[in-house]
Amino acid sequence: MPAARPQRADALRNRRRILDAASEQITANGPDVGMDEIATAAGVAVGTLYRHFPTKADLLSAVIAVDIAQIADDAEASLARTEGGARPVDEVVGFLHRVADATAHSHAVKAAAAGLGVPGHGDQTDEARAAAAVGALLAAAQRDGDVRPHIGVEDIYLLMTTAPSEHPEQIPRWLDLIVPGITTDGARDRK
Amino acid sequence: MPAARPQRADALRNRRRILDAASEQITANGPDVGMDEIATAAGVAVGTLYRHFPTKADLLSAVIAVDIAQIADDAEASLARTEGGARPVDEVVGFLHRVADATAHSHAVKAAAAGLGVPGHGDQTDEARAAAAVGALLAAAQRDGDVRPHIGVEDIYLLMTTAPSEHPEQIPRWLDLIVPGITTDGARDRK
Amino acid sequence: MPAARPQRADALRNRRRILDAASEQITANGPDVGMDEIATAAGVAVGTLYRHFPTKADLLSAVIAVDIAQIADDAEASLARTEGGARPVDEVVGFLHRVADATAHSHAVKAAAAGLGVPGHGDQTDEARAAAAVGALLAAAQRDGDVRPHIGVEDIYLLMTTAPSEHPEQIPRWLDLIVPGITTDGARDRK
Amino acid sequence: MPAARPQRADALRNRRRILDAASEQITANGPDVGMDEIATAAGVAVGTLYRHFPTKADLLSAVIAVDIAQIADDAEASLARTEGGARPVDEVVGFLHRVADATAHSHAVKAAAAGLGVPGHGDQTDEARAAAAVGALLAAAQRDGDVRPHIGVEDIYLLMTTAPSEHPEQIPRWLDLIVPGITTDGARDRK
DNA sequence: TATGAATGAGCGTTCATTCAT
DNA sequence: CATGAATGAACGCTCATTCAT
Repeated sequence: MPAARPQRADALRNRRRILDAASEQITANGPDVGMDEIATAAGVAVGTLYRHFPTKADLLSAVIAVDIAQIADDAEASLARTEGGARPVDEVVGFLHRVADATAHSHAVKAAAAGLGVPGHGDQTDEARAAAAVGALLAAAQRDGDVRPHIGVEDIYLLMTTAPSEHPEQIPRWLDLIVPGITTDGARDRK
Repeated sequence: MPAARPQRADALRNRRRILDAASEQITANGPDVGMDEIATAAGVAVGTLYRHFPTKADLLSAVIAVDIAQIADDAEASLARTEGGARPVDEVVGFLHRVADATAHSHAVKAAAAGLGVPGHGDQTDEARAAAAVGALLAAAQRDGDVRPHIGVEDIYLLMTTAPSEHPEQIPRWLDLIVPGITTDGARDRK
Repeated sequence: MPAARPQRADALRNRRRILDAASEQITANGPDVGMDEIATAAGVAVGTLYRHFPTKADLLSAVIAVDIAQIADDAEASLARTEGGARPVDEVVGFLHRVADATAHSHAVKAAAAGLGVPGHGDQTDEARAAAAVGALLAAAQRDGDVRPHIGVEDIYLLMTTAPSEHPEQIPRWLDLIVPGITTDGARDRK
Repeated sequence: MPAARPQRADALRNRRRILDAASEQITANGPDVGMDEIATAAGVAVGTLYRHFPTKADLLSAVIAVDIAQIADDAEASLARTEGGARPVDEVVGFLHRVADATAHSHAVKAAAAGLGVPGHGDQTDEARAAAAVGALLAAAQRDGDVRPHIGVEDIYLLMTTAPSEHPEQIPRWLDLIVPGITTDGARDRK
């Protein structure tokens, strides 16, 4: 099967370039960057940007969706690692750590989404994947007696969304403060 | 000319009215309210607003400074209560609770919390008052063995800044997750 | 290569589809419809549309030309009817009536009417057909003493152009006001 | 009373300049002229234009209101002339003539108003003034037996709005065609 | 030849800031 | 010192037209 969907390749590449540029620009200059600036950064004209994302809100949603997919991937990888022998608590904490770092590079996007009345922000299947993996991770760690009972996926989400993403240098300290709320005293002794 | 600077009085009153109006408007509609709207709400013309605060950033800083003063007042009141017999840990936690609630009701307060400890934001004396009171509170609680050693004022500030102010209904749960990072296991047993 | 230019047939069919779609869209939504919308309605891509009509103005002209042809057909049919015994005045008035109604249902027809007699608009042969038929109709009616002398084809065009097409409900009244300017007093008595 | 409302003078002058410029530009280039172009033609910045007219539709309405006021003035002046001995029919016809000429300089504006969903387009009192004066004029002419019975103000309006304003050179001929629909045969004989 | 993605000037509108009164 | 009119850059978005495939 040689030539399938010509042109499409270019368009797809542009779409990706726009998404990347948008993510970068928003991280660097906040969610109020102009569409023109994003377009310029992506190396396309505004019209092209609007062909791919009819509204600024749509573009923001798409950027967020990418981040959510990455978070889901990370959670699933963490879960896979526990099957290879890793301690579930460590994976929970590691996951939180990596996500906190990631939000430092895209928190502005979330703020933008909240401020723009974005509808469903992000792909539901990715959200579900993330929830499933994190849930399994928590359950395993709780079975080990390392994570407090009653801690659920929403708690992890709550912490993720409150990471000090505007001040990445504070993230390690923040993690130190946050982790005891999730883990049991025993988990720390055992370590 | 006998009268003692009647102008000054007017100007001061205008300044206060503008600050109040700005605080209200920002709380209600976010920090993107127009300067005209703030001026109208304050019952003055834009020009007057600009006489008192040369740029919007200046006005915002001033609003934040007011909130910082209130936070300092709260911290000092907490400290005073410990002198009346209240347990220092409880005051630390109560202080966190009240500030978190306040940030949920005011974009400006959130910004104020974020500005604490950042040079250039807010009035230095108020910042110093807040830092002194919170520091004394922590030291007392640590003397009781109720707050972990190594927890400092900046840690409290860091947590304040990351309260889920956009989702006030999550604040109680957030406090549950956060408090174990500050207090010792003993503090909870003792309670 | 036996087949006789199959391309030509396709192209012609596309041309017709575009014209129909353009006419429909313009009638429904005014002449400000986007080229993309017309293309979509015609079931072709914009590029194809532009291959047939290099500019929007060209497309509009073509649509108008179609309407002019229809007007010419109507005028010729009216003339034919007089040969079958119909009174020429009645046919003149009937023609005016039908064209006025048509302009009310189509922005394009209105433009077509306005373009009649203006050099450069529409197909010259259709214009000539319309002019010939309306002229013959007028001459016959004048021979009957039913249409004022000195009334010419341009007068009929002028009236057609000024029909209240935006307010179709006013067209009957407008015709009542307009007809006496064309017909003689005698024509009315005789009726 | 020396200094009453300073500044106001400037603002009023700007308002007038904007109105004039808008009328000119719309007449010259159609109702789709950009707001920037109107502002430039008026010698102000866009912001000033928007201070006076919050919306393009508002500006258009205002331009139309001016025209309506002028029409009302004309109608009242015509009526006054009949009290000085002028023949009512002549005034009716003269009025139509002048209004037709005027619409040639502002018809575009009316089209714009229709196309923009302008709410009440124009001042109601001016509309009422015009209707009263034209009504009185018609009644007087009908008493003279010079204007057909059953002709009402709405008929005059209908004709006014259908004047060939895009082709001012055709207005005289159009009037010749239109007038017999209003006047009686007697009026023409008597003249 | 048909496609549809890309272009970019232009639009109506907003808003922090300046300045004549 | 207060007023509020004026400024003009910037914004999100549209659309006739071009061009690579």
